[in-house]
Amino acid sequence: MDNQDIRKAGLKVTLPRVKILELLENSTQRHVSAEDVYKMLIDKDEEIGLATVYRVLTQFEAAGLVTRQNFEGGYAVFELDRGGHHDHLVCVVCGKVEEFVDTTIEKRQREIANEHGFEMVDHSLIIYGHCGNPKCHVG
Amino acid sequence: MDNQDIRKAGLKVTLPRVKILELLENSTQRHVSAEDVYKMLIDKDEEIGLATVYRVLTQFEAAGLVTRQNFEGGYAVFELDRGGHHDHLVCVVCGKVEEFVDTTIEKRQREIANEHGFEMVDHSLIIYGHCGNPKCHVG
DNA sequence: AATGGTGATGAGAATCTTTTTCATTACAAG
DNA sequence: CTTGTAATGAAAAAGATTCTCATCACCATT
Ligand SMILES: [Zn+2]
Ligand SMILES: [Zn+2]
Ligand SMILES: [Zn+2]
Ligand SMILES: [Zn+2]
Repeated sequence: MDNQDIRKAGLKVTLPRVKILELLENSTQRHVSAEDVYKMLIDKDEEIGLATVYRVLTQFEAAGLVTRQNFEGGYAVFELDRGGHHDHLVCVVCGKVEEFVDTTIEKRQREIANEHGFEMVDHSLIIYGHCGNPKCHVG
Repeated sequence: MDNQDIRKAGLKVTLPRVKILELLENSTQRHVSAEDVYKMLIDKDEEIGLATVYRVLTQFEAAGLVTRQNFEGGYAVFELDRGGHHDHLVCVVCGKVEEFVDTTIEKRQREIANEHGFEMVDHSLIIYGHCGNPKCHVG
């Protein structure tokens, strides 16, 4: 993941793009909103406009560098696409996110699409639950 | 599905609530946005404000009468919860929506949650693809 | 049937996220 | 360096949803 990836995407290597890619690589949070990215950049004294953050994230998504997720909450979160596809497990109390891949489910999805005459191109699977943290349990 | 359901939800039986429930029952589209509901009501000369549509749909959701789905597009769609849970298959070209239930996937999801120390309370599975319609195929 | 309390409604303002506009700036090819 | 074009920032606009608040309607009680 470096400037070559930006070039390969047919995009000029500009400061905002480099900084945003860097940030996605180094951030402790794997899943960040556009607003998160914007604020993190401000904290690093990088004066990059919010509109540019949105533009760049959308371009990175189109280039396959980044994945956009629509968790609940009315806003999108982005994550660097480190090779493998995966799905998400989200704690409805604390918001903790874990990732997983399950070949059984992946295979069944394709089969189901075919059974319905569809050709699958993508999917979104999010499991909501209470995580292991005692504070996140009811009762 | 009738006024008793509204009462059971702890809500007063009012004209907007009755009309919206009726509409959800009789609509040919099972998956409608708040805006859709609002416009359909206007077409029927029911003067119900958009804010009320949002309020009522949210209340119906809390009461378990209605399910809210976040397909792609930045807005929510609602559907009457006719008994069973199901997941969705959405055509990325024409927007056609089909529903399905797969016991294999349902079971695996619960297992995956447990393997990660989560207790599943809900999930969202949307398969995106090209439907059977020739117009919706690439190449 | 009239009354009153509480919850519900409608209109518009407000909020929140994301996109667009447009004048200015910065890549990168020559 | 010069220069064409793509990229940027600020602000406005757009789109979806929620909030505010004055008014209204349901419904239990007279
Ligand atoms: Zn938790
Ligand atoms: Zn992830
Ligand atoms: Zn399911
Ligand atoms: Zn459905």
